[in-house]
Amino acid sequence: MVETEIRTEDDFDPEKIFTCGQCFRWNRGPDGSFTGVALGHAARLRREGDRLLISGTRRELEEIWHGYFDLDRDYRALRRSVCIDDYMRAASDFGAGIRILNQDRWETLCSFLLSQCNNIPRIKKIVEALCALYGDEITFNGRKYFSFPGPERLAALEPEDLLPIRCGYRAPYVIAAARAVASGELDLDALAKGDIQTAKAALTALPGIGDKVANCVILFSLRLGSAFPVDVWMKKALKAHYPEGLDSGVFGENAGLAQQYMFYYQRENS
DNA sequence: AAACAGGCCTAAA
DNA sequence: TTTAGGCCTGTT
Repeated sequence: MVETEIRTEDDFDPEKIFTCGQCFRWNRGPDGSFTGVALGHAARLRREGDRLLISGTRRELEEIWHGYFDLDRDYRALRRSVCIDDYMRAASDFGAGIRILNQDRWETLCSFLLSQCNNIPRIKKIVEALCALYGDEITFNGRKYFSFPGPERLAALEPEDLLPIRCGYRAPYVIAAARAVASGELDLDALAKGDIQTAKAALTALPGIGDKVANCVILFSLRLGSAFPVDVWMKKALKAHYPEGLDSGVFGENAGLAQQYMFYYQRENS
């Protein structure tokens, strides 16, 4: 298999990137590598000594994965910038290597819509079932993978068409969101150019999208860095370390990254 | 068996 | 403005 080295001196830990809660489609293989599908492409990422190798040509790295892995930003510097106290220093040291992926907007919206009130194994299972049922087949390394189905594809369906993926009451939410995006009523690309308040208002106007899911979409796909998703893990972390409350504004444009460090630190240590 | 899971929605204070 | 209960489903 053709592989290309990802040359970087910066923070880049595949394990942390894929398990810090931002994505659902990368899986660890028996050899420790990660294989997944994103942006319509399948890939494998692995370490070899101190080198980082991704399947595919240099061109594919430049055109697809460079942006996806956010390689133009200096995470070591960003990491230092969120060290506002001893706790955040510990959390960010522990999470060193995390990067915020540049994910497909529709996939992110749909995935986090499915994530509500679910555990991670089941979220992943549902997402894979959705892709296998309505995505396009991709052959990679002798195996079949599936792209994430676009909004147009799902917009043409009815909630009952999602019965096989066993996502329960979330099915109508997915279909409604697909229709909103496919029709242009919800323009995710346009929202990415605006501010958080505008994006949050537009997203939460859809059924099944509340503050938490909206924040995840805003941070992980619209890439508005000051978004600060608070889920049950974050509530525990905030309660334990900032009993008087914490204004995420202290992190400025890097609040979202600070959140990732806190979330990962909390979840991996309890 | 009953409770819970990486929320959201509605009804009711 | 905050709080309780229900919601599909799978797992413990």
